[in-house]
Amino acid sequence: MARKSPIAPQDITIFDVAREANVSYSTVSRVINNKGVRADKRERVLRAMSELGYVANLQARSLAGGKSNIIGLLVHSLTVEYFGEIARGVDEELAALQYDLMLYTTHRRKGRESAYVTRLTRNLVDGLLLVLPQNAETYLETLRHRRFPHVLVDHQGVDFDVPSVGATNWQGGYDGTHYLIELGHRRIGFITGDMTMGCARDRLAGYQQALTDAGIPVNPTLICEGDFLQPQAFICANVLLDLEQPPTAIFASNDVSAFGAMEAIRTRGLHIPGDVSILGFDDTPQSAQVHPALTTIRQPLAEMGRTATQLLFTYINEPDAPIKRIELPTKLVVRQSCQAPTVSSLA
Amino acid sequence: MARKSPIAPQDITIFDVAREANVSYSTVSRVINNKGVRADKRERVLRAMSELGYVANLQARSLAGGKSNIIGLLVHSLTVEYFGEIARGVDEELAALQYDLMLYTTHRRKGRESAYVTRLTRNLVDGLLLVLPQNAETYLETLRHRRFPHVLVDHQGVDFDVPSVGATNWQGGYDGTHYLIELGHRRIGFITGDMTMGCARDRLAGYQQALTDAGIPVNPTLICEGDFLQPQAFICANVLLDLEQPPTAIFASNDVSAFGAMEAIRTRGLHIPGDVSILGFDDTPQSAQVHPALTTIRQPLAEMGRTATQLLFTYINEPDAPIKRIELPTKLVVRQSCQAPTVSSLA
DNA sequence: TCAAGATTTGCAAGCGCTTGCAAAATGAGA
DNA sequence: TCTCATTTTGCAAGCGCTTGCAAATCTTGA
Repeated sequence: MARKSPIAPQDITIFDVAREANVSYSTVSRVINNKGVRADKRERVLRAMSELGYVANLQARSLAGGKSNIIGLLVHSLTVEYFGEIARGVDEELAALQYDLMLYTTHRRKGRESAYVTRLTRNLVDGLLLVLPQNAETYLETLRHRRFPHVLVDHQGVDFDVPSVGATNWQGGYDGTHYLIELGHRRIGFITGDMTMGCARDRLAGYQQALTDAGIPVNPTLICEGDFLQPQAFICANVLLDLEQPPTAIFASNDVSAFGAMEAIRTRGLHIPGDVSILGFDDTPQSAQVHPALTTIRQPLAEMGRTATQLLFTYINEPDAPIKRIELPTKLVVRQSCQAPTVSSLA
Repeated sequence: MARKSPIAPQDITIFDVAREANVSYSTVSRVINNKGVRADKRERVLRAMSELGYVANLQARSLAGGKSNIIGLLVHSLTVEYFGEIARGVDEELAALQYDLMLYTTHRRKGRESAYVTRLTRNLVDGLLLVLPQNAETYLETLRHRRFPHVLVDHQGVDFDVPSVGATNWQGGYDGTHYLIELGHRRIGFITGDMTMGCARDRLAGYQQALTDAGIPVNPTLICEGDFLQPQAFICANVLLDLEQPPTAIFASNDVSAFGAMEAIRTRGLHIPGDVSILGFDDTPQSAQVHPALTTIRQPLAEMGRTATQLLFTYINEPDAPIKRIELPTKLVVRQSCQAPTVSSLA
């Protein structure tokens, strides 16, 4: 009696559906898997499934068919807005594909990623998304060798080809700097990201090239090494502002750094953008919520997540698809934190 | 030949281990599951497992044994630091328990949660953690009825008992207000959270009680309804600051709101805490990184995640354990955003 | 040393599904 | 209308594991 509660379609299997639809259980399976089944039977099966409230048992499908309909997502941390945005994109795409998401964070131990990779690829997931992976070399080789579907998000710097999705960091650095130059700035400070990462290096390179192209010499004292985090950016901004000839604009390598710089500026009683313009990078949700709203180089984070997921699925479906690196375009988002340098700021 | 690559311990099953250890496959299974096995055999099996690089197939275990060693985590959004922190706690605890985490975000569709719950509880996960669930009533009943292990994190307001972990929101509101009063503030503005949530109401109630206990009348004009988000808090702070008698301190119902208020204050050229003190709630990582560093009521978010996970496991292991609500203590974290009101601010 | 109980072990069945194979049903061409 | 090629269908096996049951082994006390 406790069995067939309408609230709990507990134990309904393909056999139940088959009986109800008056077909064999393999026909039900074929309907589920979209194999050739005559239209009328398919109808009957579908109806029976919904009437009974059938829900496939993923474990069983996976065990029998070798597909789990789960993909793994490896990130460092969830508390960083940046990761959250990417995860959001992944999640959206997955929902559309009827896949589930297994989440792993690795912020604790260093070697953890490797262990997870082994675990996951063994079974459990059909593919792996690695967001900004650290010491990836150790397991990337394994993944490739096993021909296990995987895509890196926002990663650069491995010497061999690896499927990945990123943004046009160099171009973003270039465009941002160019924008500042067009506004009339000549002394443009730059707070770098964590320079062990390719994206940080590319952004800096874009900045330098834009200056050069505009005939402005690259001044190393205007470049301060940050780490993508707020406290260090705060320090950097102070260093830049303490310069004998402080910059009239500061280009931070990510939004979080920009926030740090904004605080430093305001702590000194200076105004944004009146005294100093601030330009960020990322366009995390918060950047539109601060005051003044942050002008920034938009990295389509959620879309990167989505694109990476799609790419992953091409590998899941055709393991021999060529290794691709997709770069999504960055874009300048003008808000309120930049303006032409004022006479006083130039003084 | 491609088979037994040392890099890819692909198809090693308990049968392989059994052969290697010269025992029956069920003995291997028993070793894995910590059932009684004689010490020497257990030794042999363990050795064989590590030599062969055996990794259990979770799908199979789950299918056969009814346990998946996965728990589900349902959150709205990942981009909010708050959720990330809780997830971190969950994740840490899970890692220790050798469990995996299936992540579901529900920020898109409203009714999505219900659908997920059905899906998940069908098989797939052994338990469910629901963080700040919205229209929980719809499926909470189902979960309870099926006796499916679940714990809510930071939730209140359902009329029947439900296993949950939260923080002492009322006390936090009380303590924060008390602290401000002790500093000498009399006109203390309050920016509420989303008042549909129990935690927001409790914090407000704590604030009111603290005022009352101190003999300070509760002034409704000093209370402005926010929604836990930065833009609305910015607006609220401006409303409060526009008052004929503006507050000398503002207590925001979460850190994000506090950031919004800080911006509003600074946009007016006022200083924190010189002109206005700011007190937050949550103690998200960012609150220590802003300037001045935010004094706030710490909610042990990660620990709430950990505790909820532990509680969930008691239900997984003993389905009849009594329904508990655990409240973790909040704590005042003094940083730099509050001070005694100055003569000028009182003017 | 032996019997009786306690423990450990092995076998087989089965979890819910996919899929190769062969049989049945269908369609086309003559 | 009948045959042959084609599609659809059903059966059985098996994915890797857990677990009840009965047989084998060990332990203990007399």
